[in-house]
Amino acid sequence: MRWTQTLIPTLKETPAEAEIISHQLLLRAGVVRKLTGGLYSFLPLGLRSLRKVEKIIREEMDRAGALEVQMPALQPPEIWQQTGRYETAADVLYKVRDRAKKEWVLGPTHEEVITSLVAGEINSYRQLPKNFYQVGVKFRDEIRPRFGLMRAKEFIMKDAYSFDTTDEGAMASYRRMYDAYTRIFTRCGLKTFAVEADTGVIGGNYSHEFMVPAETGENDVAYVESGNYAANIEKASSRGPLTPVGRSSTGGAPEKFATPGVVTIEALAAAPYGVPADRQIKTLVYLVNGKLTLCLVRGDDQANEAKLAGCFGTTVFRAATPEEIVGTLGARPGSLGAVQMPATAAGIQVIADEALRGAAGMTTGANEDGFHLRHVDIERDIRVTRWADLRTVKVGELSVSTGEPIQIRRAIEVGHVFKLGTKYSEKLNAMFLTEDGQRHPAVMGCYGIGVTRTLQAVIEQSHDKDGIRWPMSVAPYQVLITPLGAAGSETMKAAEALYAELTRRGIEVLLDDRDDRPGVKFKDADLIGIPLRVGIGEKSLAKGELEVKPRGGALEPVPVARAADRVAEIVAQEMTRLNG
RNA sequence: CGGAGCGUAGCUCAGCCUGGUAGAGCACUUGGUUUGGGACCAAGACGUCGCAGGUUCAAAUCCUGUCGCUCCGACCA
Repeated sequence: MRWTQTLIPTLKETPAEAEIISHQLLLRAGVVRKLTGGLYSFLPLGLRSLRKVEKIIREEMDRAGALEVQMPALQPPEIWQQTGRYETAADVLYKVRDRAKKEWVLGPTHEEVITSLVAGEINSYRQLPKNFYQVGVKFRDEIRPRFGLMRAKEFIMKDAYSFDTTDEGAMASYRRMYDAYTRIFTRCGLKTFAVEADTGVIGGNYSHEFMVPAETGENDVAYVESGNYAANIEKASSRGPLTPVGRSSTGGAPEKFATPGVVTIEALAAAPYGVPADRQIKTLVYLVNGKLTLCLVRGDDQANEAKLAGCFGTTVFRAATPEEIVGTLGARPGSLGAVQMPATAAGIQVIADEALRGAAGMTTGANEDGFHLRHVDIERDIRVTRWADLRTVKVGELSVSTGEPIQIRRAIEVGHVFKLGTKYSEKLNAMFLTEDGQRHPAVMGCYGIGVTRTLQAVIEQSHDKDGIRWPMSVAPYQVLITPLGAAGSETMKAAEALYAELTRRGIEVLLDDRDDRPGVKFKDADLIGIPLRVGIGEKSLAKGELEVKPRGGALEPVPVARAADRVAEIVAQEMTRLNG
C-alpha cells in the first residue's frame, strides 16, 4: 500500500479527550476515530491490526477444536427472562422497540442464544462435546465508557461456549481454552498472566482472567512473588489481617458510652476516644431481595462487594439508604451495631467476616445516634447468622497457599475463562440423553476475549515516547519503506523496486510515497509503529546501500541487492518468535 | 446517579472576569525557496463561539435551562 493512497491521519498534538497513552496513540497514529463517547470507527490501519488479532484468535480456536458460528446481535427478551438475566443484567442491556412496539435486546453476550441453539439441535451424548465460538459485536450500556476502546458501549468480542456431558469433560474443555488463550496472547505479542477470578453467584473455583499488567487497568490483582498465586482482588483471600484480632476482654458486659457526632471509624480512633480501627466492628447494611442484611467487618477492613454477592447468592443488592436503616435499626449509619437491635430488626440476617471470629473487647455502634458500645465480645454478644470471608485482602498479608506476602497491582482484563456448570442449560432446556437413556443438562463453560480491548492493551504495553511499537504479528503492515526524495528521484525508484519485490514475496509493505521532508516521515513512521523500516536516502544509496531499521532498534546498512532477502529474513524471524 | 472541569476553525488552545466588527499555532489550498528527525516566505480558504431561551441599544462574554465530552467516585452479567 502506498501512503498517499490510503488514509493515515496522524496528529501532531494529543487530543484533549484521551487520558491514557494507548488511547492517545490510537488517535494520534490514525488507528481509530471517535464517533461519540464509547463508539469508535476503525480506520484502515486499525482495521488491519484488528483483523490480525481476529485471525490469530480464529487459528487458535480452530486448533483447539472449537467451531465457528455467528449469532444475532438482536435478541428476543424472552430468553433473557428465562435465565433471569433480564433483571440481573438489566443495567447493561440495551433495549429497542420495533414498529409493532415489540421489545428486543442488543446482546451484551450470547449464553442465552447459544444455549437455545444447542437445546434445539443437540439431543444425544453422541453429539457432545462441542465448543462453539464467534467473533462479533457486543453492546453494553456501560455506566461510564472510558479510555477509548477499553470500556466501550459497542465492542468486538470473541466468545466461546463449551458443552460437555460430564464435569470432567467440562474441565478438559476449560483447560483447552485456558491453553488456547495463553497461545493467543503470546502470539499477539502481549505479556499476560492468568489470575483466579470471582465466580459470582455461579460459584465454584473455575474461573480465570487473563490480565495485562498496566497502571491504567481497571482491575486490582493480588499476587505473590513466586507467581504461584494470583487472583483478582474481588476473589483474593489471605491468611487474615496482619494484626490478628485480640481478646483483650475485661469480661464485663457491653457498656454504652456517649460519642456525640462520631460517625466514622477514623473519628472513633482519634482522641478523645482512641479506639484503634482494628478494635472496632464496622456495621454495613445492604438491601438484598427486599430485606435488610447486616454485614460486619473489622474497622480497618474493606468489605468486598463481589464476596458479598457470592454470600447473598445474587448480584442484585445495594447499600441501604439512611431512611431504610433508621426505620429498622433506629439509628443512622455511623452509630450502627448488631449487639442490641430493636424489635423492628427481628429476624435480620447478620453476616460476619471471618477475621472477627473470637474478637472480644471490641467497640461498635449502639443503634442510638451519638452512642457506641465497648467491651463487646462478638461470640457472646452478637447473634451471627453466618460467618464468611467478606474482606478485601491487603498488601503484605500472607497467601493461603504459598505463605508469601501478597502484593497488589493494576491490570487490564483481556480474557476470561469460566466453568458455568448447568445453570443455563437447565433454564433453557439444553438436555441430552446419556448412553443409558437418562436426560441430563449439558455442562457448560464460557470463554471471552475482548478483541478491541486486546488491541489497545497491546499499545498500552508496547510503545515508547515516539509512538506505537507494534509486535510484528499484529502490526498493520510488517514493513515501512521510507524513501527520502520526491517522485521520480533515484531514492523513490529504489523504493518502488523494493516495494514490488517485497510485495511479490507476500510481505505486507507500506510505502511512504509522500513528497514530504525527512523529519515528517520519520516522526510519522515512529508514531504508527511499523516494526521494520527501510530507509532509502541519497547518501547511502550512493554507496549502494539501504538502511534497515527495526522500530526502536539499531540501523543496519544493507546492500541494495540483498535488501529484500534481509527484510524477509527479519520478518520471518520475528513472526516465528511470536508464534512460538 | 453524586462531585469536578470543559464545549470557540479539522487539532491544540487564547479571548469570557470587566458585554462593543471572532483570534493564535498546527493542519489545509496556491506560488516560491527548502529537504537525513514534525522547514521558511507570501497569499488564501476554513466559525450557526454546543443548543435553546432570557437580560441588554449590543452577548462567545452576563443569567436560566438543556445537550455533549472528560476526570474522580458509585456502579460494572
